Amino acid sequence: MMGEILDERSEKVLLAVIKSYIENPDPVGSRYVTKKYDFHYSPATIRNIMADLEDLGFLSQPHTSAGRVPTDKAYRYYVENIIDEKKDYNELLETLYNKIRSGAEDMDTLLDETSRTLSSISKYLGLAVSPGPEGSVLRKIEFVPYKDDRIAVVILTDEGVIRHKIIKNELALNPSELSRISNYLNKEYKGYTIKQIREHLAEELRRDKAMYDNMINRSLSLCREALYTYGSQIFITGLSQMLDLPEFSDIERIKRISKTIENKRAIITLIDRIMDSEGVQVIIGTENPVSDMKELSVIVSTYKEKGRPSGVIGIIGPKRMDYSTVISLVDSASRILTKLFEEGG
Amino acid sequence: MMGEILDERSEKVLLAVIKSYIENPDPVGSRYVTKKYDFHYSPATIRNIMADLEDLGFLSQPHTSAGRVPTDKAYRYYVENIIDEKKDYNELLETLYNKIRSGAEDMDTLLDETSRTLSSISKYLGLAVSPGPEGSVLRKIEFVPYKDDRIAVVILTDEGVIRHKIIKNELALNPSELSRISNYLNKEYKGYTIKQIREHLAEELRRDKAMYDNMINRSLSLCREALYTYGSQIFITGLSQMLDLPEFSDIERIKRISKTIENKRAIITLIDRIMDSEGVQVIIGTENPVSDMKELSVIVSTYKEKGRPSGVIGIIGPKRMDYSTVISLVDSASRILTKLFEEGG
DNA sequence: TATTAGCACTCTCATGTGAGGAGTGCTAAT
DNA sequence: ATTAGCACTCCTCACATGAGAGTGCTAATA
Repeated sequence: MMGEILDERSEKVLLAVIKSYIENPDPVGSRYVTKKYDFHYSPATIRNIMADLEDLGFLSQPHTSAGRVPTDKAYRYYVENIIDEKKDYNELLETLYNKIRSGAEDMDTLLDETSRTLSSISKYLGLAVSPGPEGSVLRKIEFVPYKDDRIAVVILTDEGVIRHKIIKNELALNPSELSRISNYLNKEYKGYTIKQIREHLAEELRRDKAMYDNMINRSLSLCREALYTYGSQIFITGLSQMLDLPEFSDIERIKRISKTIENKRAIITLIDRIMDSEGVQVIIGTENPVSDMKELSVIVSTYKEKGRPSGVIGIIGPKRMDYSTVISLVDSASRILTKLFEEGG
Repeated sequence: MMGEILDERSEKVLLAVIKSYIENPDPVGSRYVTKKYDFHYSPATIRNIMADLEDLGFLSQPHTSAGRVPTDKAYRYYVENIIDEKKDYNELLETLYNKIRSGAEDMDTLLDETSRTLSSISKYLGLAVSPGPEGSVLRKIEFVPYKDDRIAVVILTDEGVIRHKIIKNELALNPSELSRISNYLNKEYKGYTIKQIREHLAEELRRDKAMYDNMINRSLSLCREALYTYGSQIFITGLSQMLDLPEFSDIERIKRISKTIENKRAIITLIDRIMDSEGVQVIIGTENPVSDMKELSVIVSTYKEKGRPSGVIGIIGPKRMDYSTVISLVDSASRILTKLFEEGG
């Protein structure tokens, strides 16, 4: 991202604050930093440095006369510049491996297990999304007005499969608008694979970002969702475990989190961004486009099937997160999954 | 259950307390009862009646000088003796009906939708369990010690299907014990359908209830679980919605609930009892064998597939629940589902 | 010039107190 | 059998108070 670089001493202090805060979510004071990480500077000096870091946007104070807390920017800096240690998750690898080897588990079960494994190792939420209908070719798509505020999306593919999906008509599109969208899609995209269409739609959406509430743009969103949801399942596990973390002692926050989990639409939105890039992605707090998730961090990676990225696994947790561990974990898991699918699991 | 009958006046007071408490979870005082439900008695008289009801175990006081709160026994009495009104859920019926009619939804999606529907109508948790492998015939079953504290259960059926399932070895059975159990099951049950075996195991378990921590008994539990979990999926939805209820403003309670939801084992235990009987079942608070669910009520019903009960749908919510509505709702839903399957959905 | 000691200041949080209110149980009157 | 009256209990909430932690600033120090 932005290539801001701190001098060594500031970085050290920043690191100390982050580490301390990750260990224990209390605002970190200057005295504490000097003692715990024995700097050969006095608290006063540290205070000055911390004040500078605050000016730069790396730290913030919950209130005057409290210690400092890392900002999203701090975590980002941490992830980009400081993390290096790679943990070894061979054990995880083996467990998963055995699981698929030893029986005829279907993919859903496998992904569910993956999600549970990720969650139980990390103590955060495990996430796994099954592959969408990537490869199939669109023959016809139709949006049919349905009961109340819902739309039935009917998709015909070249495999002769008819699939349908009921989605909420949150944009309140009327029948003629719907049929206009159907026509547009059929004209434009017939004969392309779902994947190609999705990518193209994403492209168009990006280009027209400015006109956010433009009708066309919003209906493209709709299509994208229709194409994605169709066929892919989302597994999120480990809520009760995560609630034990001290930052979730706030009821309202818990409600928001559980809403997020149930809101598949939000997850889809997120996944869509992920699919474009390779490797482990880290999305910290407000970097997340989904408003419900701005107090969480998401670490995800795609896994490949038949050589192309097809689904996503990852972890959702608090921003105050042991990033180095979790990144290694997600990375290992996605590699293993890819490997399993290569061997024709 | 117990055929205790209250005189009309007491019953009326009890009903008033329950109704008031269901509407609003504050302890109900004598004055409030007289006013709101205009009895032609004074608060003092009501107080006497309430004191009697407390002696009988129908009401309880959070503390001296608070109003009264219904006990589980009160809800039970309410459900058995007072409820009569049947609400009409034709609308629900229609929605569900259209859903399965209009497309090639698989059963999992349908059950997921059912669960969501139940939850969104009731504002509580929706529950749906897919059919187990009722009809298939056991050819061979094997328990294999697995990593750490886990056991792999491998089941071969006459359809030539191999299925396996990893379960936790919570009873800490050692390999020789496991193989003893395998042998027992193979000898005893080879050639029977899974359903028959499950029923028989349930029978044995009931008979030996006294010896609860008897090894044999506990391993039978294990088998039963292995046979159930295999193939059936559990859908529970609507947590975030339910958290809006005032009784869930307690963090610890929320944690317990979310643990319950994730604990499929507990649900299975519960389902097993349900499968034996027909019609809507109401399990109130401490009546629930699952300890995690003693502060909740469960309203469930089986649905039939090919004429025999195969899966379960229902609602999980607080004890303070609008039982009459919810019972009608679950009843309708299960009938509809049964009908759908009859028509070969 | 960079660092540090000292100090006044701010804000939170835990604790205690006391008024107000709701509801009870009991007794005596109806 | 019912009810009015009343003393009593217990909870809740608002408010004050003090301790504690941490800051920013200034002036002294190396």
